[in-house]
Amino acid sequence: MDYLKGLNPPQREAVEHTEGPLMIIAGAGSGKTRVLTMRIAHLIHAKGVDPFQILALTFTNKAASEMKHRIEKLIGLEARNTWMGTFHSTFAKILRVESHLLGYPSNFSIYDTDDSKSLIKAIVKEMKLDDKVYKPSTVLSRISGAKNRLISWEAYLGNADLRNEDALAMKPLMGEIYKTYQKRLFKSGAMDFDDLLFNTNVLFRDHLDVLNKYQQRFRYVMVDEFQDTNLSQYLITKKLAAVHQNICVVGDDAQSIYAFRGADIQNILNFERDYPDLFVVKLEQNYRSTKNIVQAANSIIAKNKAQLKKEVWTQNHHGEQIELIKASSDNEEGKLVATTIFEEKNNKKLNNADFAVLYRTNSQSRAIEEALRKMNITYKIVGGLSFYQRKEIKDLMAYMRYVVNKDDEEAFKRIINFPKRGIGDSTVEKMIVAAYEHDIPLWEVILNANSFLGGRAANAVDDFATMIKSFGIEVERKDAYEAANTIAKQSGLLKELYEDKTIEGLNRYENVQELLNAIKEYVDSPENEDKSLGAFLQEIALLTDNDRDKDTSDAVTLMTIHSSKGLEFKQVFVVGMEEDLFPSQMMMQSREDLEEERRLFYVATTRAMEKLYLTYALTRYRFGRLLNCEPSRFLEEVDPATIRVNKRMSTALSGALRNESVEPRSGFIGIKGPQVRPMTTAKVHSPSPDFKPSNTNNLKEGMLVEHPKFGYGKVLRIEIEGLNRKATIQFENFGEKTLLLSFAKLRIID
DNA sequence: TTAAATATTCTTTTT
DNA sequence: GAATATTTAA
Repeated sequence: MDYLKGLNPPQREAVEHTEGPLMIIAGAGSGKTRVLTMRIAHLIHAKGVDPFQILALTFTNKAASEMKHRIEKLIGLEARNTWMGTFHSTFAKILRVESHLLGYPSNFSIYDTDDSKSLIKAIVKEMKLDDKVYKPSTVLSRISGAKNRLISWEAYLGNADLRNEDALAMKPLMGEIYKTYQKRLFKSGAMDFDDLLFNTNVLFRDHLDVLNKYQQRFRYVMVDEFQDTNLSQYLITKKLAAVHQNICVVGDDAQSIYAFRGADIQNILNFERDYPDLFVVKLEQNYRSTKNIVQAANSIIAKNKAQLKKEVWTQNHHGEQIELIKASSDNEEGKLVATTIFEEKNNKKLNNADFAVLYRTNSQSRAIEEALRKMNITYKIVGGLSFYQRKEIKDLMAYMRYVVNKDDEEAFKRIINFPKRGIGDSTVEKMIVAAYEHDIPLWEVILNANSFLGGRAANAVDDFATMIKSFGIEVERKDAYEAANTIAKQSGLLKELYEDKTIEGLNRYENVQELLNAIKEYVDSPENEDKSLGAFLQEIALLTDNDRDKDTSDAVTLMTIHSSKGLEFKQVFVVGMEEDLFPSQMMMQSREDLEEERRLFYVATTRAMEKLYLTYALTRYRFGRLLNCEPSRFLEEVDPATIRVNKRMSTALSGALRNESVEPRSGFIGIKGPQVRPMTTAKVHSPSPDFKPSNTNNLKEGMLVEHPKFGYGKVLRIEIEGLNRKATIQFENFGEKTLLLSFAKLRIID
């Protein structure tokens, strides 16, 4: 095969080893995607495997479609029949076909994180629990963690260890919430993201004939980004490959950055145990980056204890050194990034698209955006507040979802009184209570509003029911686009938005139009056979913002490090290299957490091909407050031979900024709507030198203390919450604050 | 019931 | 700073 010629020996080995279990350990920039696509092409072309029998699982839709295109380029349209997709979309498709076996309707809704949180919030409220203790996000991540380890609510309630953990965390009813949550999902005919995988496992466990069907169908199974699989995903692939044993996984333990989502590096180690005749290939030559960048990345990851042996090297030139840029504030950081991009573009004749700015948290994009806009540099933001999370989009989608699945409680709550039709919270509550008391679906209550509600409310609900019924007929008779159009118009949604002539209102209107366009595109595409609204909804539920077509015009890319995985740019800025921001303070509970942050840093640095910049700011606005920052410990961990300190903050600028940070800020900031919010009037305290993290036991009530930012204060009380010790302190200038003692830096005065 | 005013909370990453 | 929650007025 001539297409094998460009491969180095280990790459070639990986492509040609088609039978039996194979693990490819692929270092950053080692041509992983190339090997994977070649391997699939090789299977089809050289081995005569039917594309229909190949399953390739990825973590993002983007990665899947990218691979599909590359294979099509290699071997033509034949490749269309390979099944490529994310874990979630692939098994959602299978579940649509088989869901009746689990008692779910085939048009089940898929709840996104917002829906799940909203449901949990409702449950916590109904159980009359404190929503400060049982925060929806905390509860959801606990439930999600259980599901990812295949622990059902029954098993959860019966598990002494888990219950003990909950009791220690002062959240003893976690299991009860899990149970109710699951029952409510079932009643709503809905699955959350984790259920898609969990229920696939249940399906394969309880229906061996179904499992066998898919085992026969998928003779070759491939998993990309294997280091990011959780137990639930691992077991699915293991079951699928059990008959033919043709399983190929590709991963890099150094790039595992999704532990918070249940990803388990252990899967890589287990893999060797599960398949004794496993063939392992290591791809260690980096084709992407300069020697300096590879050396720097290696020096960081070497600090980690938990890792597989691997030596990434490159034949590329040394290239330029890494540039360390120090700024006095996040705004100046933005300016320095923008001016550097401007200069480099001119000096080296580069395009905007050759640059990427990577950050740890989405909120850091603001300052960078402002600076780029001022310098007239086109940029695009990947991720962040997703298109599909916008209120107007969720509203229209909720209408569509509800028409397709009338049990969907979350969709119902969204649309019942939007646009306003005189059905208030109390009416909604009455209906939900009625549904529970009589143990009937909510839709029954709506159809018989007269028997449950007073005249005025009943009439409004009747109108609502008539509208939904007419939409139902529409959906049955017409394709997704026509149905969606009717729904948008007749629900009053479009009218509501059209009448809003503010800039945001226009934007919202355009967004809805964009969604309608997307539906039109879906209907017009010959690839989609089923053109019903239901089919479109299942397609879209698992899309993320990163999958949407962005205008391909030349733009600088701004994104989080997490969403940068798999991409490469000539020049990369990693911004916000400050202690507590990166590594993230929230994340750092243990050594393992620090190691994951380090892997994140490794991922960030290895995106760069020619030049890498690390930038940090000494002060940064967070939560509307100006905070002092220290440089990240990671800056010290990078091999100093690869770094050069070049840019300095200009004296004029730093002077101005110093003023900004020292001057007492008072008065008013931007007027937004009617709410005029006064800025903090407190003086910025100039701290004394020696502050220590005060996780000491010698802090007592009544003591006087000094805090580097809040100044002097008196300890009012100390409380112990779970494993945390907190102190409430009355500060002279800032009022009462409650600080977590393990983090707060205090100096005890007496 | 609804809209506006005011208060509070949340700031980690994603399918 | 922005999103959400709660209170108040109409």
